[in-house]
Amino acid sequence: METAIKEISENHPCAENACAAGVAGIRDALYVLNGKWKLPLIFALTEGPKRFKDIQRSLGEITPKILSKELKELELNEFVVRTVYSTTPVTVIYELTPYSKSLKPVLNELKDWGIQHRQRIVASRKSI
Amino acid sequence: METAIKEISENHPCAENACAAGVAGIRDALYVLNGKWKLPLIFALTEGPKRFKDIQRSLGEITPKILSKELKELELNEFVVRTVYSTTPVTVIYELTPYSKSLKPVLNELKDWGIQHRQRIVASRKSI
DNA sequence: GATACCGGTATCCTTTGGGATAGTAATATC
DNA sequence: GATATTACTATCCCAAAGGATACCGGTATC
Repeated sequence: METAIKEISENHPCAENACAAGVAGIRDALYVLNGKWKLPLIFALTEGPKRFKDIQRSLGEITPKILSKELKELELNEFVVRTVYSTTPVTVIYELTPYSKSLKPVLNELKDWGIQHRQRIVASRKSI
Repeated sequence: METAIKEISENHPCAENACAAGVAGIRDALYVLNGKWKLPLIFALTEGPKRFKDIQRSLGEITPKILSKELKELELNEFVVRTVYSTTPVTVIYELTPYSKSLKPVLNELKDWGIQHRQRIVASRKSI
C-alpha cells in the first residue's frame, strides 16, 4: 500500500515542469479577470457596444458604483474603450477592444460549462 | 450622429434574450469557481492525484489555511475527493472527480490565454 | 536531543469586494 | 411644476477573502 501511494505522489508528470507553467498561466489570467463581474461584463459586450445603463440592465443587479469601477479597470487593462458623444444628454458607449476578443474561446467554454452545471444542479435537486 | 448612437444601443442582438442566458451561464460558473485559487488548484490536479503538501508546492505561496478551506469547498461541490491512507504518518490524497474533468476545456483555454497575455504584457513593457 | 516532515488548526489581522442609499447636472416628458 | 432619464460620484458600511504566524501529534532523520 505504501508503495502505491509513493508512486501516486512521486510519478505524476506534473511534478516540477509543465504543470507549474500551466498554473502560472491560469493565475496570470485570473489576475486581470478576477472578481464577480469582469467576465460577465466582457461577455455582455461581446455582442456589440453598449451604454452604461444597458450594461447595467444586462448584468442584472450590479450597482452603478461597482459597474463604474469594473469598467475603469477593464479600460486600464485595454479590454474596453469608452467613447463619449456630446449629445444632450451625453451618451457614453463602451465597446470591446480587438484584444479582448481573444477572450472569446474562454468565455464560450465558461458559459457552456456554467449552463450545463446549472442543469446538473437542478437535476440533482429533483432526484432528492 | 444621434441616430447612429440609437442604432448602436438598440439594435444589438443581445438586448433581452440570448445574451442574458450567456451572462447567467458565466455567473453560474463563477459562483462555484470564484476566487484566486480554485481554478489553479483544479488545474494542478488535472495531471494526477496529489497530497496536501504537493498541492501547496504546486501553487506556490498558498498558506495551509487557505488551501484547506479551498479543498473543503471543492469537496462539497464534488470537484475533489479526499482519501486518507492510514500509513505512518498518515497520507492524504486529493484527486479530481470525473465531473470536474468537464472543466478541462475551460482550464485549457484559460491557461493558453493567460500565457499569451503574459507575453503581451512583457512585450509591451519592452517597447516602452 | 534537535530538527524536519506531514496534514492540517487556531488566532489574529488587513484588504478588497461589493452593496445600500443618496445625490448631481442637464434635458425631456407629462 | 413634477417627474424621469443618463451617467455617473460620494459616503457609509459589512462580510468575505486572503495572508502571517504559531502550533499540534506523530514519526523519521541527523
